[in-house]
Amino acid sequence: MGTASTNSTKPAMRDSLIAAAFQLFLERGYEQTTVDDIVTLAGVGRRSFFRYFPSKEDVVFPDHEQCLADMTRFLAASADSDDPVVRVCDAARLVMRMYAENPTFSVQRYRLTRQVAGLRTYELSVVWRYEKTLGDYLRTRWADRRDGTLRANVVAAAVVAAHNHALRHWLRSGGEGDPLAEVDGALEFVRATWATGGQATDAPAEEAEDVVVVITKRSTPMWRVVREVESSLGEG
Amino acid sequence: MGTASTNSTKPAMRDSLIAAAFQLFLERGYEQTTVDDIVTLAGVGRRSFFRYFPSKEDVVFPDHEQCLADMTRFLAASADSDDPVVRVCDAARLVMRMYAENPTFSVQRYRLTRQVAGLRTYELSVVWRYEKTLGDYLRTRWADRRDGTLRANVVAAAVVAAHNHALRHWLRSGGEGDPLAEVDGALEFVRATWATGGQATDAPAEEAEDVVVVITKRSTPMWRVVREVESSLGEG
DNA sequence: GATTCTTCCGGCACCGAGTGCTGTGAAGAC
DNA sequence: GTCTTCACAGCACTCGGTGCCGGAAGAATC
Repeated sequence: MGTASTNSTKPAMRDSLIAAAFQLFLERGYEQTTVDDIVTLAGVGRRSFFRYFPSKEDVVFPDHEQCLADMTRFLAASADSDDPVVRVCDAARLVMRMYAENPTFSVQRYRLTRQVAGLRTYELSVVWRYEKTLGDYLRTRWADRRDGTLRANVVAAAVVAAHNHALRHWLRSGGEGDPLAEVDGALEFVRATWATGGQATDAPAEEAEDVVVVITKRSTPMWRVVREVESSLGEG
Repeated sequence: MGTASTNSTKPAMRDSLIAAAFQLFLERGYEQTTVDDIVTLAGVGRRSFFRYFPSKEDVVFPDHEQCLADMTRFLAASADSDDPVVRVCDAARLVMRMYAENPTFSVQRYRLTRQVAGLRTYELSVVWRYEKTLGDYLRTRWADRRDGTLRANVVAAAVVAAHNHALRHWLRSGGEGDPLAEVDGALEFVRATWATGGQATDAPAEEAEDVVVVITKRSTPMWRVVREVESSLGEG
């Protein structure tokens, strides 16, 4: 008989630590809460905390590791026929979906990370891993391009920026509205400029044969060369 | 009488700490070096270290604070006639210029940050401050646009990504070649997709006499021309 | 020239995050 | 029934970082 606690504490050790941590974080602040406070409230030993969370910051982002694995699997399951840009946009939607699953939790965590500099830094490292995952995927997809790496890095950064733009706007609103719709709107901005369904990505494959010759010095700044080429194209 | 140390230690306290720190970091690793080791080698008290550097990581990036202030001032001195995209690209060049001032130091630090996860995270927070500075500037410049904020965030992220792409490529090469030219080539990718057609502000006025001939078709996208010119410069 | 006041430095003592190790008890395998 | 395994608690320790205090210059005041 007894309480059901003995039945649920076996798998719920990690969850009870998260619950205790957030309860204390919200009522007295992150930096004012020690790990000892958390384990005391959760009723477990101090050593157990670091068994489940490698650092104090990790307890604030308990689900990102899983989400990152999901994104990696999602991209690995891509087909060659997929537009890479569309694919990474869909991958970014996975992250937004994770945030949207627990709106109140996401909003609470957002308010926390906005106040604590250490948590912002940690979140940055998490976001960087997402961006790196997207970049690695784009890099392999664009391995044949001359500027494949540059393009991959820029597009990955743009996708992450657009996603974060929509995410933060939704979080600031307190979790109102449809976050998936918001992120789609923001990602459309990226898609429109780079997806092959758009226009600007690859050579239009025209057969204009005219050749432009530009002579310049090594010392000339790149933008000046570009202006030279542009003006040559314009007057032709 | 006495050594000249008493004469130089007065203003060189901070520099001697940096020198001692890097000497130990390079010969035995960052995590294997304690702050006590650094201050012992520098011959100063432990408390003095944290007077000049708020954390152990800060000694690895001693010049970024100044560079961020320079960027802020540079953007604040913008004119309304400047193309915002061109302006932030030029602002990014400031950062590359700082790295280029001490190539060996930059390369050593790069090898360090690649190995130590904690330093990578710290660097991320530094980069984030640059990106935020660029984003804030673009946001005010595009306050009248409908999607001004989204556009500002995406462009700022793209500029930072392009800059880091060129920077890391230069650092991986061990500091060979012209980093300013590399970053110009990478930033041209960003400029070509978003700039409204303004022109760059200042000419770097470097000195090299060789002539480069670029032959291209009208149909070739501008970024591809730039890439071609850049690779030609690189292999020269 | 002796004085105060300021400033910079060193040396504690202390807190908290994170790690390695050991003992222990409960669950499962034979 | 014993033996193994695994998860947990507790302890001791390292190291980054801070607050506090005392002392040694150095400049300003009389």
